[in-house]
Amino acid sequence: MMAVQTSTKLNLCEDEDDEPLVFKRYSTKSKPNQLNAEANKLSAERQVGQPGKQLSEHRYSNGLNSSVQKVKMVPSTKSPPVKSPLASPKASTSSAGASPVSNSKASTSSRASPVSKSPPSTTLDDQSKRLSEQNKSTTIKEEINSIEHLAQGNSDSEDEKPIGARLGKVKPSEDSDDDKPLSSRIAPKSKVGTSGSWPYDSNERKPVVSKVQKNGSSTIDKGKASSVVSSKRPLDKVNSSENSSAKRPKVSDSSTSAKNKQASAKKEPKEEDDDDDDDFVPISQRSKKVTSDSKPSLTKQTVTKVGSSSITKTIKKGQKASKFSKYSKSTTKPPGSNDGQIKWTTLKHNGVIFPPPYNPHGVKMLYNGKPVTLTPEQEEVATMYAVMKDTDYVQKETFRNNFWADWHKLLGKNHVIQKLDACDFTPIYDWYQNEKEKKKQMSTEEKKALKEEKLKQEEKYMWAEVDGDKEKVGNFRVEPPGLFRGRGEHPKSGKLKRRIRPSDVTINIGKDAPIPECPIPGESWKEVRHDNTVTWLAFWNDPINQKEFKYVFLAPSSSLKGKSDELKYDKARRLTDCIGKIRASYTKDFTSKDVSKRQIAVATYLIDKLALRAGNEKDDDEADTVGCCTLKVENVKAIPPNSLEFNFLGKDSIRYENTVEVEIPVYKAIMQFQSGKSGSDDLFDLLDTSRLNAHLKEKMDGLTAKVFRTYNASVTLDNILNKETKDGDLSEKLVVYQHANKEVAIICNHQRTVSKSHSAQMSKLTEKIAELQGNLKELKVDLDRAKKGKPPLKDADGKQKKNLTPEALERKIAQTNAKIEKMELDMRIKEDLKTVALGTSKINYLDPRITVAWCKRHEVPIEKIFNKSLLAKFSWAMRVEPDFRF
DNA sequence: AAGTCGACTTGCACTCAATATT
DNA sequence: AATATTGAGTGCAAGTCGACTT
Repeated sequence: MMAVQTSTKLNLCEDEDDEPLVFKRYSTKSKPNQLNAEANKLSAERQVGQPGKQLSEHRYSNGLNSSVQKVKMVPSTKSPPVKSPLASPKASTSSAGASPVSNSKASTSSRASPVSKSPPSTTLDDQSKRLSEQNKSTTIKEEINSIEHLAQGNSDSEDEKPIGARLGKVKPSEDSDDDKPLSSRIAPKSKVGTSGSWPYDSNERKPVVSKVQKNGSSTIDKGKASSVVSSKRPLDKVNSSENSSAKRPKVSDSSTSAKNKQASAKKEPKEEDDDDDDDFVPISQRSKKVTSDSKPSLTKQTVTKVGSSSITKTIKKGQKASKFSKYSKSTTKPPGSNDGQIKWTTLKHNGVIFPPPYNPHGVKMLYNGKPVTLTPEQEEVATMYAVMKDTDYVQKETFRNNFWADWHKLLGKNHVIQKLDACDFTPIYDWYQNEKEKKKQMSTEEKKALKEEKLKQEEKYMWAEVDGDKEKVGNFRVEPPGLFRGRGEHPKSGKLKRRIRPSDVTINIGKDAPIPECPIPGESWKEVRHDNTVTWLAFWNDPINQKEFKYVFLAPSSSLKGKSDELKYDKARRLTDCIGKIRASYTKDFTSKDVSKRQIAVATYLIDKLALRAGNEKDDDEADTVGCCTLKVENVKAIPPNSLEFNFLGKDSIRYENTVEVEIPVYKAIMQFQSGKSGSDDLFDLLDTSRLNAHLKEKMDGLTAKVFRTYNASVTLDNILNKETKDGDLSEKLVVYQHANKEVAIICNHQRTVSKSHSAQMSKLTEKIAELQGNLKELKVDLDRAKKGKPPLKDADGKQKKNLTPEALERKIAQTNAKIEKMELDMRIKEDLKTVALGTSKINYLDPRITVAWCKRHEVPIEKIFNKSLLAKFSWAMRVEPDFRF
């Protein structure tokens, strides 16, 4: 891998974008060394030590194949003919892209973890049943059912078999490829790593940065930092690829149109359509693209038909149900874009539920070794602290000081307890542990009974009725009192978060709906509003920061949320059409005489290339974290000749560490912004998020900084899936998806803490592998002996082993080898993902239509990728055509 | 133009239950 | 059956961004 070739490209200018046909990307120039993203990654610790990281190495023979295949596939599903046209264009495109790439997918076949899992679980069923009972509204039921079906789809025989089956027919052609090799490939050796490859970078722009891994590897990274890697995303890629393929545009168009026409079914197409149209870039562009592609027509049909059983069903149901109706309603008037206003027409719900009052335990803590009697209020707060004994919050001085300040107030000036250091909360801590243990020991029936009891109490709060449809409420439980657990170095960490009472809560409900009864006798709501321009059902002021609010919203599965989610992705998708111009524009401004303009250009570049967050200003009473606009001089180090090393705390105080190669003008501009300032000064002193967003809005309607994150994440997923998916078994495809998901998570810097048992787990696996290798050796010896007609050696315990035929021994050896390979792959994946959080991007950044379409194309049951909640949340995306491209 | 308010999205971690493993 | 792992689900903190004020 060292030599990654990225194609660098010329600059991208808008031209490219605009013109789809052209694809420059290809030029496979090699990038300057740094490119090797992989190198970087590798460098990271992960690599070290690990044996076989390399799996990823091989790349497809050529992009073409893959692309072609894909194309074919699509058609296959349904109507081949139509597609073909498309295919061709794409193919070309892909090929371009492909060449440079190196994919890392894990070829190893083994991965198969879940492979043959059983289908949908009963769980769903159960739940659905329960739910159905509860709900009166059919809508809900229907939804559930549909989901259920989805899940089941796989299992079902026959038609249900799902998509895959169907597709299967068509596919054959593809299969022809050979991908098998991959599987075999696991071999270890390669050096590189893996993850890093970026195929795309190549695109136009040149530069490509490398991204180092941010995660834990910092140390390592630093070491290697020099080697730059490619950036995560390929800016360029976009252009080129897009152009060439043109696919997206068209596709989208087509799809849209199709949808609309087709069915009425879907949703309220009309509205949406309208929106789309508006949004969607300039027609002119569109038209071009369209021209090139031909997808449109087919799409529709295909979709319909294709829709495999499960998915199809879902859709249908959904349609029938009123689910969509909601959409329509809301949309109706101003459809999409008008977000401004009405969010609902009728709204009914039962308010919120409060935590039970404090129940004193009477356990006395010690002060200077002596028991102290506390009032229930004092004891309650003492208990909050006592229970946190083994968290690292209590190790922080800020936390302890804030806790003490608030608790001391409760104790009163003259209380015996005068300082925290002399307090011993152990008795309370022990009491708590004991309670926990008791709970654990309860029989399953008792637990079940308790659960049902709770459910019964909460049931009425779980549902709302919006425009006649039953919808799940998200957080109907009012937050209990506790000690504020701010992330990072939060100045308010440890403060007492007081109990919320009904008189703190404002309810929002339809005018004609009954006002929810206040659950606490004798008390009443603070206020009741009837505001249909907002979606919240209730809110109260955050006790920690009185100026902020805590809202109660509908659950993610609600159509209100679904619609806004869809709008979000459609907007990101629109960016696809103007990204080229935007890039050209900011590239031009890198050298603008106007410093302010230059700052906007560079900031936009960073947001685009590195997926940085916008970076709003923060108050002094918040943790000191930054985003793009709030970067400090000290957060960026210029490393000659043209690399930048980023190191700062971002959202949730998660560290962002990355070294990337940038265009010379950017490098120079950064140095200029830094000159004459001290480390703690703002890098972009003339910039803030509102200025930046105002500027972005001039480039594209509705464009803001966060759209780039969504766009980059989704484009990356779409590209990787389409480049790396090969024919093969399900588990291999899942590995591809997971890999793509991981790349996105890395781009977005979505991290998680390494589990406490990680290293133990790893060494356990290592042991097992060693054991298997021992077995292998023994088997080989026995094989040799068997061939010569001798009996096997005795085993470790001295017992005589069964006399097996050489064939049987060979089979055993093969099995053992396969097992070892699988375990090694699992280990590599585990190590690789130990600090990477895949969930966040799946939930918030990846357009579910990309996933659904890919599943349809490749016979992957959607339930293998989306769990129950994701299926519910993304129900709006299930009907997408198989050839949908972001 | 800066500051504040308000609404809504994004994000990590924790809990507990479903599963896998021993 | 007991225990370890995984992962769904929940909790709530922390962002983004538009609108409104001053």
